Amino acid sequence: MKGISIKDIAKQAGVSPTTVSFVLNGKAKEKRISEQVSKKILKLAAKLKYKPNQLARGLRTGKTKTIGLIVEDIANNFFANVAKIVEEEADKFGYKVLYGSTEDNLAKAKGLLEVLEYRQVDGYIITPTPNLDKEIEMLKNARKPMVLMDRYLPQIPTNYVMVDNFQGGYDVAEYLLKLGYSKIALVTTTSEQIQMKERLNGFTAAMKAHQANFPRKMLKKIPFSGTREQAVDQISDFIKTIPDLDAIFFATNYLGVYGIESIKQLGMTIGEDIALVSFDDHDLFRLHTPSITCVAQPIHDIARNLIQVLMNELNDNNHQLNQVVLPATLIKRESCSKRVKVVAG
Amino acid sequence: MKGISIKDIAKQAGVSPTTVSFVLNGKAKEKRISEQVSKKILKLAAKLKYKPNQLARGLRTGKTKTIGLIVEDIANNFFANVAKIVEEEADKFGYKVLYGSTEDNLAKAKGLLEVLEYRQVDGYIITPTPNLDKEIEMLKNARKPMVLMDRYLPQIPTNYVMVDNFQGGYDVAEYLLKLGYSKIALVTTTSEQIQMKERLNGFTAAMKAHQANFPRKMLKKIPFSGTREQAVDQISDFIKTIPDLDAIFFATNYLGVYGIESIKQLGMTIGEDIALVSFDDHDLFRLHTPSITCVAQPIHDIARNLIQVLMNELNDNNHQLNQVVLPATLIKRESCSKRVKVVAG
DNA sequence: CTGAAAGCGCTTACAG
DNA sequence: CTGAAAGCGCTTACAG
Repeated sequence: MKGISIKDIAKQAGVSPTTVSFVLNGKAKEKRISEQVSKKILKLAAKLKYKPNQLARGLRTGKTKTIGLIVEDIANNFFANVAKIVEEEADKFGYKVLYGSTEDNLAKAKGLLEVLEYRQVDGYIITPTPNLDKEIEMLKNARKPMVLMDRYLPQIPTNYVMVDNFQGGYDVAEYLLKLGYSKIALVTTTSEQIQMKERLNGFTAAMKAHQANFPRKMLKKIPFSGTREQAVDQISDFIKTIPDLDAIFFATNYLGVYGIESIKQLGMTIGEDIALVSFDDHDLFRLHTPSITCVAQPIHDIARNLIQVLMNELNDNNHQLNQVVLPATLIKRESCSKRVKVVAG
Repeated sequence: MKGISIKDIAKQAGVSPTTVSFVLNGKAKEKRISEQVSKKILKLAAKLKYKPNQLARGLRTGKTKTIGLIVEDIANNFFANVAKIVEEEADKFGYKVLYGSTEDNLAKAKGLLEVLEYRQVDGYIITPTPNLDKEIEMLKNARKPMVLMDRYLPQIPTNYVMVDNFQGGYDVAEYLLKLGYSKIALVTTTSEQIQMKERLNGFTAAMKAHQANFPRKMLKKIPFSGTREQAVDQISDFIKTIPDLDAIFFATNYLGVYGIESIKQLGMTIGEDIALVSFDDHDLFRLHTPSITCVAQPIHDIARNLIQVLMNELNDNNHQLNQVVLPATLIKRESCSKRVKVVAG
């Protein structure tokens, strides 16, 4: 299956490969190739269905027109949706996407970065795992086009595209308090990553602003590494320790899903016995009975901004940082509708 | 950022690039390179963190160690999960995955195939859209390593990995009939694709085998192309036309999700007013109240088989067809538990 | 046991 | 207005 090459066209057109290359790369004008020759070459290329060999081009130019996308888990709703749009947007600029999932595991992330370097991707979209600082620093020093997503590393100034996690957390607490809930728990991950911290910070800031109590025992952290069953059990156990609990906020989508499972397991009814809010939207949340209140991320905007920022880097080698923070949206549903009191003050 | 090349190592080791290449490609023995030289080169490569330039290698060998994965929709639960495992499995063999979503649209599929050819992927995993026959035929004739997933093209013998759709459909009908349901509707897509046909065929075969009625008006086909809202409305309208309907089977996951929405919209209660079964499993089905009975596909097995079959092709240029059909599993949940009668016979 | 040389298919600086 | 030539970093047939 040898494809047809620039040489073949050159031979048939009776010109040199150089001329063909110029014409095919749109440099006919610039290189002052005659209209005739130019047209002949273009026609021939179309007729022969010429497709430039990307490897050869890449070897010569050092560009592969490929970007690497590192997500936490491509099977997770949020990341799958972002990945899909990233791919579509990248395609508009002629870029293809190589992706991989870290499972939030440092070793996996390092492995993926190595493969992507090896593959000579032109740019990176990275969901950093904990302790990936050194690798990010290296990419940055090498001036590789790069943008972080979902979270960033506070010690290293880089491009990133994020949702406003603080505001998301704040809105949830405020909303629950206004509805009259007072014993509110928060379930998050053990990870110290900035996005989870900010959700917690926003939440506690709102509690404080409204003079609500949020003692340490109302906060539960679940490790990413465990199995689903373990996580569900841990959440169940946690809920049991707080007998008068009346609302619970899960700081990320999969924890929200686990939480629903835990509550079901305990024989409690969401919206009746306990109010529930989760970060991230999900079909499950929309269609659950009762439907689940959540903080939705603007997935399209996130993906579009990621590509936008990366393309800026790729083209201009723009050295101004682009740090995009997009608003989160509280979507009010039935899971918090038991008692609608107005709080004094 | 020029990487270090085989030449650099050769210079430092005081040997030729040829020797370095042999050693690094594990041909030291075969080419009878001395132990000493071999060791020196290996050490040097490790010390300099040599990474072969894949472009140059690919240009020379014609292999990119990349496979193309074409799915219907990477944001769909089923495909996202398969994609994740495909990527992990491919990685074990040193292959990376380029992916794209067709939205079941022929033009998009053609576009993706063109890009993948352009990118010189070594092999293809394809979820064919309708009317993709010509392109698949061409790949086949070009003897490109290829395996189809989720469906195949009956007119073209190719490798494929599928679930047993007929059996899945059969089991659902039989199960519902045994529970005592008799007015059972089926909602599928307008597509004439084999996987959807087989689910329908299995379903009708079971109905027939049990002398149950399945008139044409109990079958509804929804186009893939519409919006979610349109589909939900069409399903609602359909359900309304059959006043004594007592069970409904959705032949694919997203239709099942839409169906739940439709039924909710109509104010009916799943498991009480109507039994519901969907093809494919989903968090939503597992955690819905009531939980939703479904036909689960063996996602891990599917992904592993896909890579297995493709690797066979890639390595042996094995020309025997591999057509793998994996069993579907009926997962019984609460959505069909209203009346548990035993049918006579 | 090891090396010089050709060639994969492009792009581009240089020359005319 | 157009072309000859070098070179990107590998692999491999050929030679010794």
